[in-house]
Amino acid sequence: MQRKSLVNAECPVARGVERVGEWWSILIMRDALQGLRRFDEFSQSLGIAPNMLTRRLNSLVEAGLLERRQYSERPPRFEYVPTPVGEDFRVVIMAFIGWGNRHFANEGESLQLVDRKTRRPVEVAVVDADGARVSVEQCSVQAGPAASEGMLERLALLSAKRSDIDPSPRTA
Amino acid sequence: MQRKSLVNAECPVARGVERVGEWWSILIMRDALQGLRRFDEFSQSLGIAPNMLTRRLNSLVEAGLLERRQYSERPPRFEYVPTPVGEDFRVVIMAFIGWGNRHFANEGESLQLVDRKTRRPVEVAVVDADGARVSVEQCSVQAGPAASEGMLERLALLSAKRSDIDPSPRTA
DNA sequence: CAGTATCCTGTCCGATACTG
DNA sequence: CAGTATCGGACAGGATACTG
Repeated sequence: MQRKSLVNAECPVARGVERVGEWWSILIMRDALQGLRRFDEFSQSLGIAPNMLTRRLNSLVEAGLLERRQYSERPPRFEYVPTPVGEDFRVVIMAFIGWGNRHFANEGESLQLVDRKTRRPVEVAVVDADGARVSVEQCSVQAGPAASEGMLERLALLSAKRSDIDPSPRTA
Repeated sequence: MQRKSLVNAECPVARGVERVGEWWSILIMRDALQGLRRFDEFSQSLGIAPNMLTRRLNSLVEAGLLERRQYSERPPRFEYVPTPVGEDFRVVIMAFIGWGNRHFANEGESLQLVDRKTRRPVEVAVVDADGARVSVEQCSVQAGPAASEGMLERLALLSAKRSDIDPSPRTA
């Protein structure tokens, strides 16, 4: 995804994106989740061409992550606000930020995740039902109750390579 | 990202990807982190065109997520294995899976995240330094010690829109 | 200010064919 | 088996101009 410079490359999210894929969409979501709403705000923040912004915005609306909401009758004006699904995407963004911070923060973290009240740093982690922390390497996947035939087949193949993957269980 | 069908669309990761961006890379990482190593394995699992696979694989190697390792002299054969950075990307993938499961699992989860030993379900969450869980909405960002001028400026702008964003702190 | 309309380039991606 | 070579289509993305 050789984007030319990728806006704001010091941002850990952008750093991650530079390495993994394309994603104007993710950057837009990052901004939307930080409180940006209006076309112009995105436009300024991202330096994206207006036609692309329109396209990406529309696709995010279509995807159900953003809602296009009219905030002025005349002239007709719209703002783009995260839906619950989009809001929940924050975890992914945060995981991204964490990852970027851990591996591409050359001279220290440029952006920190914090509890907004206590101002203490937080991080994204894996926990079990009791809230106990589980190390990432400790994790695996298994078929859920709605696993299709294809999924089961796939997991069966994987279990041949990774002994810790159990292809069978579909119970909740 | 209208990919034609997006391989294995029942997979929550793929579901997420369908909505957010492009990302053969992410799908490749998903597979690599599930134990796939060889060109042919990726090729079969993803149904990706071989030239694209080569490109994506190379770019992931370049990005430092995968290591190209020779496992046979004659004939020369290579395998692609996650580096520590790539390994750590697992959290992001998991966050994705969780998100997909929560919002795009129409008839129940098709893939579950579990502790590989206990087989009990796990999830990706935000925790503070004490390991206490923090709700996602409770989170915000602030400038870290390595924040550049541009980043500080950006955060200053954001703090005008989101009262919970504090533009100033750069201390660890 | 909040976009739409055009045009252009790059490249993502698929399909297919070929090689040691 | 593990790719490389080549071709073509679609669209991402950039630049710019225009509109109410």
